[in-house]
Amino acid sequence: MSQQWFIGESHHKVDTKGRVSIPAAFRKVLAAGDPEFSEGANPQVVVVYGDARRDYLECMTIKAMNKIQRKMLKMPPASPQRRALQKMYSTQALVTSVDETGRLVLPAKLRNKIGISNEAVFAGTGENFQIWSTETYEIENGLVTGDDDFDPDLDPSHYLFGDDEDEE
Amino acid sequence: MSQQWFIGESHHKVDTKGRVSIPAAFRKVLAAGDPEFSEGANPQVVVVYGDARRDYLECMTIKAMNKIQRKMLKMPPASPQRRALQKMYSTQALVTSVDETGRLVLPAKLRNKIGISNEAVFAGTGENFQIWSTETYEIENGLVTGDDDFDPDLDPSHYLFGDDEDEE
DNA sequence: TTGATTACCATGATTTCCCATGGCATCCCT
DNA sequence: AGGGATGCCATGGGAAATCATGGTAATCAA
Repeated sequence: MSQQWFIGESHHKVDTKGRVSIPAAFRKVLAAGDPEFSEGANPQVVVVYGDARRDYLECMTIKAMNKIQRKMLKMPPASPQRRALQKMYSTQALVTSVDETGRLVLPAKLRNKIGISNEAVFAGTGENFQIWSTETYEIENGLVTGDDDFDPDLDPSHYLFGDDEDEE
Repeated sequence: MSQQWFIGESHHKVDTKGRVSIPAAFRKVLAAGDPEFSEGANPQVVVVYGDARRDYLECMTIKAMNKIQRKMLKMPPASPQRRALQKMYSTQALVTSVDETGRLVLPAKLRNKIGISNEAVFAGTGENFQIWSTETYEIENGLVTGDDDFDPDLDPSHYLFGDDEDEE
């Protein structure tokens, strides 16, 4: 297994048709996370766009999506929590696939939603990756909400301290 | 199997005869969920309209309907629960099929019930999909009932936290 | 017959597919 | 170490297929 996490950050052009290259490293993760994937074919991707609160696109593998769907099915059918999740992950989402040349097509609706003109940023977050408009990305990453329990000036690696399950 | 869930959201015109295009992605799911489906034919759909409490149409594949019918058969025959389910899923429902051009015909009765004038919204919810009138849909989605345990401002992904069945 | 339903045909717009190019990095040969 | 040659990667454009939608004709039911 080559790579199982989405790691890294990169900028890509978005053309007039909404086509945008997926970082090559991410494509491999997508292929590995697609149960239907066979050599030479094109892996599928799930793009979650959510409602107005989200100003980026959350992308994941089919396997990750399956896991979420299974979790939802275990929740009480009419609970507000389940409905909120269903709306976000089933309604406000899109299943598509990487094309022959390694690109993804973002429909105009999604491009407008997150304010992409002609360039996008891909940001790996481990299990998922995000797509941002370059402008939004640069603004959002500088101001971190003033949470009580959170010090923006502290090096994040501090949060890793303690409680190790040791493995490989 | 290309896709197993109804995922996505889209708007479609409803003409004077009640014809409305089904999103192409949904048609594939319907075909996959129709045991009688053969290449080149038209898949069947189940439309559950229910009673006055429902202001949208719930649609599903034949397979999903079979599953529901089997569940009902296991319930005590005269129980109020079974009767209520039967009324909804057997009486207040409609089995029809997608036409040659990928459309569904909604009888006037159903269009009136959910208040469709000339545009409908299709909303995937995973196992099923819903059909709404555009107006109702927009109203209904913005006000979420003020449940105690539920914060409409919280990003829904929080509800996924914890309790991982690992995995695959 | 008349209103309604179903089948058939037509068309513009979008989306998908296929081919082409330039850049950058790596490999290899001498 | 030069200097191709090779191959993947990002990006672009045009052709072809699909999709959404509208209209008209045929069929059916009462």
